[in-house]
Amino acid sequence: MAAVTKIDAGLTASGSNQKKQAPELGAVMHEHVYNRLRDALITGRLTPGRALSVRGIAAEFDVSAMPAREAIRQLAAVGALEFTDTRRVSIAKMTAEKLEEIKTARLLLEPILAERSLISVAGKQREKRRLLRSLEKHDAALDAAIRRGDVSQYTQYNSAFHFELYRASGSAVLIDLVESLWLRFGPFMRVVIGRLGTSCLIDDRHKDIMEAIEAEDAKALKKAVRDDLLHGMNNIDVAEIEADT
Amino acid sequence: MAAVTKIDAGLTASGSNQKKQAPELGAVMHEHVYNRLRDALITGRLTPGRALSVRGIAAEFDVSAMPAREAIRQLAAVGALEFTDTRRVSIAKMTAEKLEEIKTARLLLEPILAERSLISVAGKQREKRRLLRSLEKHDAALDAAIRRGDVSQYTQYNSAFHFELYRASGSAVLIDLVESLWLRFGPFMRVVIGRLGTSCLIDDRHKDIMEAIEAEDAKALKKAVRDDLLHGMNNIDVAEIEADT
DNA sequence: GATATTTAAATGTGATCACAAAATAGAGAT
DNA sequence: ATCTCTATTTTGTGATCACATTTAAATATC
Repeated sequence: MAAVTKIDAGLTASGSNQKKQAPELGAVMHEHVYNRLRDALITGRLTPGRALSVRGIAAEFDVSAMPAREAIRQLAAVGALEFTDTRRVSIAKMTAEKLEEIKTARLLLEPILAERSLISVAGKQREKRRLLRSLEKHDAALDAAIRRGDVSQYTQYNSAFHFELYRASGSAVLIDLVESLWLRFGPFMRVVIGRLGTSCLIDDRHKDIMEAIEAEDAKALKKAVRDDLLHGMNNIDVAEIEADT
Repeated sequence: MAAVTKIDAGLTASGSNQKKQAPELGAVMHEHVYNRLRDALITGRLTPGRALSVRGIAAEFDVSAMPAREAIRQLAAVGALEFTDTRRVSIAKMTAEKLEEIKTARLLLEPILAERSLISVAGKQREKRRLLRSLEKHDAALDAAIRRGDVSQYTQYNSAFHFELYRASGSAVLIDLVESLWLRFGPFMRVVIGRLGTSCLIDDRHKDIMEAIEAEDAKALKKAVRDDLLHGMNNIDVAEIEADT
């Protein structure tokens, strides 16, 4: 079998041997495939440049070609996958220009999304508590993953932390845009972390974010989110990117 | 035949009787279907709430179900189409919240995209001239469409004007995001214009945009783009939206 | 041993079929 | 006319096949 089709190691959660995962309740097969692939992309289990194929994905998830095709096309539509000149599909590679665009867009959208979430929970003690508790849970798991050096778990909980925060805003459109950005950035993020090690991650601004929510300080929250993004993206050496692509 | 499937009038360019359109060079059938549907959405030829179906689209474009399925799924992935609870697909309806989100995101992204375009042509007289000439051409055609009261042509040239401007930036990611926003907004825009008439459109800021590019004044350009968007979106009565959905 | 050429395998695309669920239409009763 | 229940049609989904093209492997050539 060709190497490009065998992506088992990339799709299975790191350290886990379970190949199958029960489909979500009420989800059809192509949605199941889509969700698993999306998670694999956001957490960086699929490395940039890796080639995918309809039949490869189908075999991976033990389905026919149809659900695999639909999932792949959907992911390509949001920019997570890209097509070669011969319509073969692969994880998009990163370029310095693209990275700069993603950074710009994230800095524009994510602080606002956080602010909207704060607005929607401000004053409502129950909801605010629930959100903060959830964020703290993700942050604790995230810190533990950093200490263990588990990159996969870290990315998982980091995205969970951020999207838990953003979802509280109820701003579906903006979240869609941001998710598209994370899908483009995820595979590359993993490469960066893999090189620098998880130690570079400990100094995030999640505590500041939670404190700002607690204090209902929108300005501080926006700054904390902004700083968190910058912290995550600024130690990326553009030269390394170019060398890698 | 059920009414929901018959979308002929919506997909054919207004005033035109030609049903077939030659596929783009090198494009496969599902890309052809996607492009035609995307244009129909951006120019508002498909009204919000309208139900689509795989077989209906397939019949419309004289292809089998496969290309129709792929095109529909791709458009749903970027938010242009939405699924009902029973996985039937339809043109998304507008809500006040969604409209506000789209407006926010457009105001964040489009002025910056315009500024980037200016930066990329600033100083380069040839490229600047070419861009301005192209913009003037679209703007003239747009004005003519307004005077004729031709909503379809107007939306066509208006999107052409904006994306011609944005494409000059070379910022593919940001353009993707903005295109997603236009796809969500297009069908609804048509409804609004249809009610207010094209007369409300003449007062756009396209001349200001072109003058700012000519003068290479980034600040003025951002303001002109911002004002243009606000002009296009501010005369929308939220109450009407709610009544419509 | 490196390079060109041929052969085999893999891949994207389009078409068609089957099936269950859902929407629609129609008949009948009130 | 209005509602209810049934029958028909429509629809999304998944599976499978065929075909042309591309990629990878194997073989031959120098």
